[in-house]
Amino acid sequence: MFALIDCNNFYASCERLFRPDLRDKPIVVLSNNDGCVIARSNEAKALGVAMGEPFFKIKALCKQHKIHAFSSNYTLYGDLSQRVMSTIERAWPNVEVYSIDEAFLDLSELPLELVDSFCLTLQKLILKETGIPTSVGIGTTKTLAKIANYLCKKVFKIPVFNVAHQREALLKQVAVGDVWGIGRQWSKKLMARGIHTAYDLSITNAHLLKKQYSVVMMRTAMELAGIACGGLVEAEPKQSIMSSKSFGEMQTSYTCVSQSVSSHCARAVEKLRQQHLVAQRLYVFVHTNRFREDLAQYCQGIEIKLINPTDDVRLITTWAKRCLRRIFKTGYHYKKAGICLEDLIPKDPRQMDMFHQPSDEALAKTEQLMGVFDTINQKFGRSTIRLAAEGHSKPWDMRRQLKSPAYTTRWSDLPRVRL
DNA sequence: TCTGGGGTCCTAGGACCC
DNA sequence: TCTGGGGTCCTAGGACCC
Repeated sequence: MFALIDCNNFYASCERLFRPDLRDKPIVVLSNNDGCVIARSNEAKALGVAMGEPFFKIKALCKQHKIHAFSSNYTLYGDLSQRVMSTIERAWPNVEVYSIDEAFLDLSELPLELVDSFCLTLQKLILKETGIPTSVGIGTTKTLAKIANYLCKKVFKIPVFNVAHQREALLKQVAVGDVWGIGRQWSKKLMARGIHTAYDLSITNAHLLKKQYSVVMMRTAMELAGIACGGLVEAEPKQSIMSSKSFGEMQTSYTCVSQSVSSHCARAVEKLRQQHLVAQRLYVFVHTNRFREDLAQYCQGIEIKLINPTDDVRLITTWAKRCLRRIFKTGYHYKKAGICLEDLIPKDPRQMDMFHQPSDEALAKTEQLMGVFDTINQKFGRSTIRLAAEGHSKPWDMRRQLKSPAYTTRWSDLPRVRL
């Protein structure tokens, strides 16, 4: 038995947690730059706000219905996510944290008759300890647990649901495109073949599916039929780390784009070092605003192999700037830049280049310096100390006009309670 | 005016090996 | 006249997820 615990409207629930005045009110959370809607409360969904809708297109609707909009506040969501996950992990040992707002539980150790009540108790505990409402789907495979969770939210509107009891009848109610692992392209192809529901897929010959699509599709169909094709997955070290952002306003100068690339290097290296990894490849890219058909378009990226695997922000920034110099062309209105660190490997031991190996002394110095960077920035906040390459005024920085306070991670933002 | 960011896995095809 | 069998590694592109 597997359970999938999924936080309801997670970002919206986080925002509402410290704003009791917004309980039962429609709210939406926006992507970076206050661009698109990426989370909606049930009230906002009921008013017809679609997922991914550009904010500027629904501004009138928001005004009309007093929909409260927030810029995204990932520090807050990350912190509340950790609270939810640690509550779950204290209650049950076999947990896979699947995303910021979801966790799978392997409940094989639990007697079958206790599964449903255990999940209900846990759901209540999470709500009590963190204030975040969740839905729990239960099934004999992870895909079925996902389906059960979907039914919880979309069909039955209850906190816990076990799909094992009337699997076939329930699968007939789920469109094939709503199955975990079946996206837009595949669902189009399946429908064209007369496979419309999760049930249809579950009774399609698995080997035929593998031949015509891929092993992924085969596994999904088998899981729907109740044959588990995978258990909980251990957290693996990252294979790549990306940092990129649209600019608040389009940029034309090399200096500004270069400074933003340097900031991305700092952010990516920070993540890299937290995970004790080093990068062997570096990808740098820029592009213009694809929605501005009236402006000339340009989209370019470049990838290089780093001679020695590294986590030194100075080296990575130097190379990233060299890459940028090769792809940057004047005369364009740039909208976005970013970098990606790839081919990540553990820091120790790492294979160095035979002919250009840095001395042990140089490596130790780097480590000492980077350690000081990390310590200062952890203590006083990101980019308290940084390379001059990042610049200071940051004219490209993103818009976040509607951001809520860092209620749980900054002393000055702690909510005040009057008794 | 305005349209997100960050990941993973799989497959096919080409190049290479013995 | 006839032209093997069994592999690995790498990359690009496409699909998916949150």
